[in-house]
Amino acid sequence: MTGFYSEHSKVWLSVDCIIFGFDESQLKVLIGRRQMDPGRGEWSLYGGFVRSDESVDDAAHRVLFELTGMRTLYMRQVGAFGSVDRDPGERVVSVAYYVFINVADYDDRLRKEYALEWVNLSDMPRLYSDHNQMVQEALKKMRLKMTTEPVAFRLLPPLFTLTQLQKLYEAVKGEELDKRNFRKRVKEMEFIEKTELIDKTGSKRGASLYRFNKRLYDEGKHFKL
Amino acid sequence: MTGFYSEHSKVWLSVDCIIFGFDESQLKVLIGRRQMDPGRGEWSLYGGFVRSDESVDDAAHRVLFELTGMRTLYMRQVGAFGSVDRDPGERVVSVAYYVFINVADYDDRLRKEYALEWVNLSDMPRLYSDHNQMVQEALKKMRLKMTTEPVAFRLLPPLFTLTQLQKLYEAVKGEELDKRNFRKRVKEMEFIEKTELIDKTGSKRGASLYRFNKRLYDEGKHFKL
DNA sequence: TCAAAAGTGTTAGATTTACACCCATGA
DNA sequence: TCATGGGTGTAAATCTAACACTTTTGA
Repeated sequence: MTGFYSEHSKVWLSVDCIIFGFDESQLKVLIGRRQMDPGRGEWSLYGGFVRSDESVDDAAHRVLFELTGMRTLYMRQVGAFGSVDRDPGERVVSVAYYVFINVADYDDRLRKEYALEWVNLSDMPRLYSDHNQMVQEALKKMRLKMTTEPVAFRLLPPLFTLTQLQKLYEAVKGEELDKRNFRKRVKEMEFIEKTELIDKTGSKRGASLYRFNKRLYDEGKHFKL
Repeated sequence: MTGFYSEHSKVWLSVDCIIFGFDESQLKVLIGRRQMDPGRGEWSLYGGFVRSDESVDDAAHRVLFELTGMRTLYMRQVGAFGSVDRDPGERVVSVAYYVFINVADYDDRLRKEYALEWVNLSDMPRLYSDHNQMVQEALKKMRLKMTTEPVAFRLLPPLFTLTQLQKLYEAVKGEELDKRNFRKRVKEMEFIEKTELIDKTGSKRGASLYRFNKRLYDEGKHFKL
């Protein structure tokens, strides 16, 4: 091959996914035991190599589709991790992505098939290579996004109660929130629509179910939580 | 070589730098004419390939040192740009970094030697490959950083007037700011120290020079502008 | 009937914004 | 002496934070 850049060296490029889920009141990350050498058996994020015929973003989508069977996940880049020795085997640069999934949509058989576990942030074990650092940076970025753009709904079912939404924000911010102030702010955002439906699973009285109306949001509403 | 990952393909990895400078009242970016094929002669960010014995961050530092002779620039990652066809020649993934330099510290002979130009954001030409997109994303990130952390001082001389600082924030935010409110907020941040020195170049009366005191800042002060 | 979660407003304090004049100096 | 940029305070409006009781219903 007589390419333009042949005097320069190439690297392996991988993607690693920080998969966030929310369950009841805890923010969780999906991790598994590494299936290949080096590092076989260590706790690790799920990842894969970027192929020559796909963009880096596409590689992350492909890897996530393999894992979850889901195609339209909310996914954002955390950044490139490129220390020389970050991978004990070879020179591999990795681009980390964080992903939001609604845990209820995720087929638990797939989780078991890949031997993955949902772990609370507070219980995060030591992970392979620099994956703990990736998780920390992903957290920083997702916290900012969550308070700044209407993406929380990707971690919840299509219909959710305000208590669920509040619990999610409490988990993300790591602090308790005032119920009345929280609801006041939600009420100001018309794109968080109250439906006629009632959820009776969480209480005897039942709580109204809400949904996110993207069309209304796109009409130029402001988000802040 | 009997490596672990040999069945996967490798890519070229480069870094590209969005070099921000500030001059009087304009935020500028340093760009040049591309010196190699493909794309020779097109306006382009300055960049280089990542070597096998250096981290991606180190590659960016090296490239910047080549260009500016400066070693301790403020530099942050924008992200990885990885479309398959982003480079018309070969598969190259690039990690973009934005950088702040104090224009006065930058040897203008070096600028000329590399045939680089400071261009205002509003006059940005069409750049090689996806470099315009890199600039846009860098801007978004630097704006957030500037209003959130005390990094403005990297774009200014060690001693600066409040008018200079305000002009810089006006350029970054793209709006005029109220002088009294701006100064009130600066005064609340003790780590922006007034010195005894007076700058007479900008006015007849002369303006007090200020400096950023990192030690004071690290003692847990809050920044917001 | 009572336990458990849902739902609802007001007020004080803090923050933000708008706004106009005097000062010091060199030309 | 005057043109130029440097420097200063107050008041109204808005936003934020703290706070407690009533409702509904299944067990």
